[in-house]
Amino acid sequence: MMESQEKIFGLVDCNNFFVSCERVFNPSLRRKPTVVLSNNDGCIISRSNEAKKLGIPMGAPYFEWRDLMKAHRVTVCSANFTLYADLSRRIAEILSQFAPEVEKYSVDEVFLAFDRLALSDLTEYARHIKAVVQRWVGIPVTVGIGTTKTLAKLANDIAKVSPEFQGALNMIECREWNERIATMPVGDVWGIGYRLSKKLTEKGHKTVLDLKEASDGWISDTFGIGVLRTVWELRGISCLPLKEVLPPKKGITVSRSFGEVLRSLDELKEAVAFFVTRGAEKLRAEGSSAAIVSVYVSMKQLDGSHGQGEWSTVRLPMATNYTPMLIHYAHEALQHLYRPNKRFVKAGIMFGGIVPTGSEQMTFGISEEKIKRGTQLMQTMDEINGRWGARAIQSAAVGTNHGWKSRHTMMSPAYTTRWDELQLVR
DNA sequence: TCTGGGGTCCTAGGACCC
DNA sequence: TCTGGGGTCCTAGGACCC
Repeated sequence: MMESQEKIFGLVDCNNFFVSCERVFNPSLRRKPTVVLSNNDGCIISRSNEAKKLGIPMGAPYFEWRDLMKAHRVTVCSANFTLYADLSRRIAEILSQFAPEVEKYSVDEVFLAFDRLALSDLTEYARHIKAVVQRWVGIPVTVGIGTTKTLAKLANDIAKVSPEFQGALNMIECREWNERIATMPVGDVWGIGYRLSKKLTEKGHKTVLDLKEASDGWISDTFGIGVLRTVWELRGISCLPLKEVLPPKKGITVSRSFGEVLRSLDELKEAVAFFVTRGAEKLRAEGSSAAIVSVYVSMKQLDGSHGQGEWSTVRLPMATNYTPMLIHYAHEALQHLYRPNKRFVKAGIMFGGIVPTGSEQMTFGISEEKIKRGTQLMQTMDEINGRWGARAIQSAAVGTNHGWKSRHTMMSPAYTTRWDELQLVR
C-alpha cells in the first residue's frame, strides 16, 4: 500500500529568473552584470551571477547601490512583470508534459511528482528537462530531486551553487548527502527563516543535519506543528502534498507606492479605483466575489519616513465582483482615511470575505436583472482587455492623469504580449 | 455573586515564502 | 531625496454559546 503511493518530488527553479527573462530578448546582457528592480524602481529583486559576485544583496534599495553599479557597468532594468508572467506560464506548460503531477508553486518554481518506480534514471531525466526548457524558452533552470518537497528544494539549492552537478541534483543518488547537510546552516532549509534559524542556532541546532535529528517533542512544543512537519520532511517523510489545483485565494491585495507624493483626494480616488479594477479582474478570473473591501494609505511623516499606514474596512451588503460597486465602497472607505495637508506616498486595497460567485447572499434592493447586466458588462471588458492589452478600456473613475503611477524608467518592451511591442527581426 | 468545562468563530499578529 | 508587492499558514486570545 505505502509502496505504491510513494512519490519522488522534483523542483524546477529558474535561475535568476527576471534577469534571465530580460536576457532572452536582449542577448547582449549575457555574461554581463545585470539586475532587475521592483515596482517604482525601489529595490533590487533579481541579480545575475555577475551582479551577485559584486556583493549586491537581494532586496537591497536601489539608491544605495546605484554608484557601485555604475562603476561596474551593471545593466539596470525596471521590472516588466507582464513579460515574466508570460514566460513563467510557458515554462509551467512545458513541464506539465514531463511529470504526471505538476504544481506551479511561484513565478519561477514548479514542483513535479513522479511515481517511485516509473523512471530508472531520474538524474538523467532531470538533465533532459533542463535542456528542453533551455532550448524551447531560453531560460536556464536548476532541477532538484528528493523524496519530499523540502528535500527537492534543498537538492536544488545545492545544485545551484555546485557546478559539478551540471544543474541537476538527485538527493536520492547523492551518497555524501549527510556530510553535505552537516555543513549547511539551518536557515537554508525551506520554511526556516531569519527568526527561526536564529532561535534554533541559539539552542545548538546550527546545521540542517542538527535540525533533521532534533527531538519531535521539543520541536513541536517550541516551534509548533509547521516546523515539526519540516523536520519530518528532512527525514524523507512527505508531509507537504503537491497542490495541483490551487484553491481560490482568501484575500486579494493590490497596492503601489506612488511615483510622486499625492495630496488631493481626487488623485487618491483615481489610484484606489485603479487598484480595485485590477483586484476585481483577479476576482473574476478566479470565479470569486468579495464581501469586504479594505483600503490602506501610508503618509510621509515630518521626518521624511513613511508612516505605519492606516486601514479602513467596509462590509458590503452582498458579495460582488462588479467593478463599479467595489469602487463605490472603496471610495467610501477612503473618505475615512483622507486628511487634507497630508502627503500620501502609498495606497492599496484588499478584498476579503471571498466566496465563489453565485453563492452570494441576495439582498433586497438589487434586482436580478441589474446584476445580470453588470456581469455581462464585466465579461465584455475582460475580453477586450485580454485581447488588446490589460488597459485597453477601464472605468472612467481611474482617470487619465496618473500622477500616482509608479516610476519604471528603464523598462523593456512587452515583447510577448503586445503586438505593438513585438521584437523586430532585422 | 461565584462557580466549570467545552466548543466555535473571529481577529490580530507572527512567521514564512517568492 | 530615493527602501516592492503579493501571498500562505499557525497560534493565541477574546467573545459568545451551552
